Amino acid sequence: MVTIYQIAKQTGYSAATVSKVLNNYQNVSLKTKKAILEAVEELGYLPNSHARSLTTKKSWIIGVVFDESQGAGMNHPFFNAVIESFRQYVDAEGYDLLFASRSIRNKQTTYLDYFKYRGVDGVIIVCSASEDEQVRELMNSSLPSVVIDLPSTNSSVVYSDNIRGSIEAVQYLHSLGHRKIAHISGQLSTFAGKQRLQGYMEAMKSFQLSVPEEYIMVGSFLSRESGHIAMANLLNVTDPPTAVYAAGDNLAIGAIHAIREAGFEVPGDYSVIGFDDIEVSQILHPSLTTLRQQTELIGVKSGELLLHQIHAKQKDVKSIVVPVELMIRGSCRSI
Amino acid sequence: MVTIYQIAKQTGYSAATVSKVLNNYQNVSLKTKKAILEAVEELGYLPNSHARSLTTKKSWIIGVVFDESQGAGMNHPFFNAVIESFRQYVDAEGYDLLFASRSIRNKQTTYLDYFKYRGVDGVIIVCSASEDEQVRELMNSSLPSVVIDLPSTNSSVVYSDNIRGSIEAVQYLHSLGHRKIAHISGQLSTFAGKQRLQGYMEAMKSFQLSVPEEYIMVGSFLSRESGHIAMANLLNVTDPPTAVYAAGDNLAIGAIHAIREAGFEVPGDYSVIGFDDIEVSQILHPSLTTLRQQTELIGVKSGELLLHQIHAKQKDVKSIVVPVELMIRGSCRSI
DNA sequence: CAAACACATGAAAACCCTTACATTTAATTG
DNA sequence: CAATTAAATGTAAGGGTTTTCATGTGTTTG
Repeated sequence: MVTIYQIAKQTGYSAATVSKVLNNYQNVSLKTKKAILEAVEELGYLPNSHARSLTTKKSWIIGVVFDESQGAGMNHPFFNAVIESFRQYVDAEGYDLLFASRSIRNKQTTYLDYFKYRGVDGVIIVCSASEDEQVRELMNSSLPSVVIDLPSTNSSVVYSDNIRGSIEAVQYLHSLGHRKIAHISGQLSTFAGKQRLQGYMEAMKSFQLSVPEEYIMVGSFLSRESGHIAMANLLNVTDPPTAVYAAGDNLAIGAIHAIREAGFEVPGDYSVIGFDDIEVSQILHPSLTTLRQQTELIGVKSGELLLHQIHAKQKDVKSIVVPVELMIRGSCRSI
Repeated sequence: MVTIYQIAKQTGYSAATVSKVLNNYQNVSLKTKKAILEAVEELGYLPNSHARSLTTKKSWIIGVVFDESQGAGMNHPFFNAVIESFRQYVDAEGYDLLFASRSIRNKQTTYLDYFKYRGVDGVIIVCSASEDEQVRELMNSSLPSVVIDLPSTNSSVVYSDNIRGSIEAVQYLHSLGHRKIAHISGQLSTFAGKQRLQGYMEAMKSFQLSVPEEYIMVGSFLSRESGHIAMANLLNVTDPPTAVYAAGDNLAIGAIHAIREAGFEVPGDYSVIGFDDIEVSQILHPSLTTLRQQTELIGVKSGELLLHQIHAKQKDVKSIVVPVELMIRGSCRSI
């Protein structure tokens, strides 16, 4: 491995001067700069990030926590899209992404310890299970952080305007003439799940629509199966709804299956609206009317929030709420 | 930051001894071990990975190259599933994943230089564009590597048995009575695209079925749109096929759309078979008959191949071909 | 009981880089 | 031309760890 000293030796300058050239210090003559750069080229010198980070205490690495409690890891479509957008943003600024394990050299640790060990400059948490103690510890630490889809007063956060989205969903169904509108929620252990339910309740109330207890079914975001089950139940209540607002596209898709299975049609017999706008939503038959989460924007905003903290060398606790967009497609019909 | 020296000071031992305790050396008495471990606990000591890697030349980091030429980044469903499985495997062995940028401190570099700079222990390349000069350079380097879906005699590789899969696809359609079978290929710049086309040709030949030139349409794996266009063309040839083997599920989905758009039905009028078994394939109507790539197995095998090289401290060039599975669903019908 | 040994510990160098400060050299000023 | 200032370069310490080798202590052996 060729080091700064070999460059120094070859050119006759000191290691310090070489370092200065490499780091674009101003007080170095053009002549020496040229000579050193030539030697760098000739010997194929590359800096060593470990040595660099050791002295500078800056790693140019951002840690990533993916929620694994839901078992999706990198396959989670929403978080995935967000993280890709985030990656592109921070990459342009020179930062790389390190995916956390919870072990140091095979020894179990916490996220926080792990990231301290790795010396990351900040972390992004894409994780929907708010009760995770380790995640909370991370958010509360002094490490710059940004969290997707979780509320916190101890960390910067970015999330979609779930409540507004729910209201728009109900409003839209209402505008189509629906009055009996049920809700299939996401896990109520998640922030998004709770907020979307809350928005639904508010909207129903504002229209003075009644919400029979059995109109609210609890599902699980990633599971089409739970949407299926929820809808099957909804079809069996004494006074079934004419429209269903599902808190996630997967739930909506499951619901549509259940409706079909029962011999009904979407949107003929039941209107269904989702949330997320995952990729498949457009290609389904009928295509899914849904509330689009602006994953790209969420990623970029998260990047801004995090890099700002890193550059200011100070943790910050802003929050950004990103608007959602109603995507009108084929799964709802006026009554 | 609490260091090894503070532990040393607190306990009265030397830094060397502390280090030995931390690294489970045998020649250290139980008494001192206990004392040191207590101090570690008390002071909340954490090792510093940069310092450690600097001396040991081992980072416990695996670099990841995602093919960005296709613009999907982390959203690519196939690669994504593979990398998640890979991550789980190597995580269990104590390795973390670093996603590469192509810049060092904002200066443009090659992948290889970047990874050398970061001092990664090995790399995994999930990338389908075989012409990328930088990727080639990386594969040919002495850095342990494993590549998904690319052939190479200079790197370990793992890929699905594309040829066999194509043959099974054609065989299956043949067994249903189809004789006029077209192919919508992936990019022929990709290994998978080429192989699947080759397998199709071989199979057609073995059944002594003719392949009119216009039965082969070139598409692009990630693009449903190109499947759509390809199929639209196929519908307009003088003697249209009765079945289509698409080299990717997205292509198949696009094709199905085109068929519907033209007023026909799947599988009623045309049978369509895909490749990949991406998540949506099951939930489409009709559900898509396809060749399943065993993403999880591919990830695990890649992990094995790479870690073996890392542990042996020697680059190795094995290849593993993972079988595919025919998933019979609803998009094909006998004639 | 001296000699040989095993065992536990420590001193110090090495890993590669950055940076505050000192020093030298060149340029400017009165 | 001496004196002051600015610019260029070098010295050396420091960052946190590992590891080789030496040293010291206690144990076994002949």
